[in-house]
Amino acid sequence: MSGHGSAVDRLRTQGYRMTPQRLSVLDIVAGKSGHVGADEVWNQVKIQHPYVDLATVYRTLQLLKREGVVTEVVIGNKLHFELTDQQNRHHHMVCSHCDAVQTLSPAYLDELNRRLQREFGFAPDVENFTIGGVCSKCQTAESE
Amino acid sequence: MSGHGSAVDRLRTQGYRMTPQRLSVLDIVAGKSGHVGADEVWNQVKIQHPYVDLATVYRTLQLLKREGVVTEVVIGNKLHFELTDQQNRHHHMVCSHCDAVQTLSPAYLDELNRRLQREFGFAPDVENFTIGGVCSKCQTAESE
DNA sequence: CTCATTATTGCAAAGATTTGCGGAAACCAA
DNA sequence: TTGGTTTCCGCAAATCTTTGCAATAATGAG
Ligand SMILES: [Mn+2]
Ligand SMILES: [Mn+2]
Ligand SMILES: [Zn+2]
Ligand SMILES: [Zn+2]
Repeated sequence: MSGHGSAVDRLRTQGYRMTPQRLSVLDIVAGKSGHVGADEVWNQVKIQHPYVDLATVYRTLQLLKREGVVTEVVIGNKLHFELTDQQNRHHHMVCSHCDAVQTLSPAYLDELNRRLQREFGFAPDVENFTIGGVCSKCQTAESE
Repeated sequence: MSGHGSAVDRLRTQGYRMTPQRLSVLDIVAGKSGHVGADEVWNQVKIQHPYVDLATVYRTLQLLKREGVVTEVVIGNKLHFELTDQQNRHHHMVCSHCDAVQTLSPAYLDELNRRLQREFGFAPDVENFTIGGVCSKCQTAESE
């Protein structure tokens, strides 16, 4: 068991109905170690529940994201997801040239986070924070 | 004239062909004071050049973004653009509840920018940086 | 000005994600 | 268990953006 049983309880408590579709999507994402594309989640879900629609997968992933159960990472121009792990919180840097993803410790966003909150009353969604740019490899390759 | 003549020269120097389509897209974005949606750009372009395709508008906007002439802002789930103004550089905070956009002085990103560059060799695309979150109004409305 | 080269465009289609709607199923109270 | 209420789902279509390809047009050389 991947430790997402508590998430199920939390969702149920919030009044959400735990359907096979939702449980399956959650299982798939929780079972993967890295970032999973929406289409890959769908393909895996269909193995056990062939009738499930892609729209349901998207709706479920958005729901899980809203509830903080999964984290969204925008890679290239596709949405990816991973189980939110409180013990290993991190943000993402994504290279727009090669789509490589590097993780970023939350400490790097602490100050920005606090300043936006205090000076503007704005609550940034740091959990799903992804910053785009060019990785070091691609910068090197570029300057030739 | 909205001061984007120099941009045209720069693009030409880079080897880009200045077609009526490109000039028109640039004129439209430069003529607006705020953030313009891709579809709005297209509608304006079509007034003078009815044959122009939406794909061309998207391709041109991406080109102008790559060259730093325009800045991209993701609002809701649509792409918006504005003329990059070196005299008034700023980033964006977008509320995921009401789509309100607040601007952010570049100073807020300086430290993060430098740390990512120095510690990871990662060059973040700060020019097109947009951070999502919940604005103060929506936070207040939420807690009721 | 004319021509050849090559970037750019329009068109059509693909891709990715979201949304409206009516029927299906989860949940809870009885 | 059963039935009623309300959420959720499959389906189909819409929406937004990107892409492949053949035809067109911008540019620079002669
Ligand atoms: Mn991650
Ligand atoms: Mn702006
Ligand atoms: Zn890279
Ligand atoms: Zn708001």
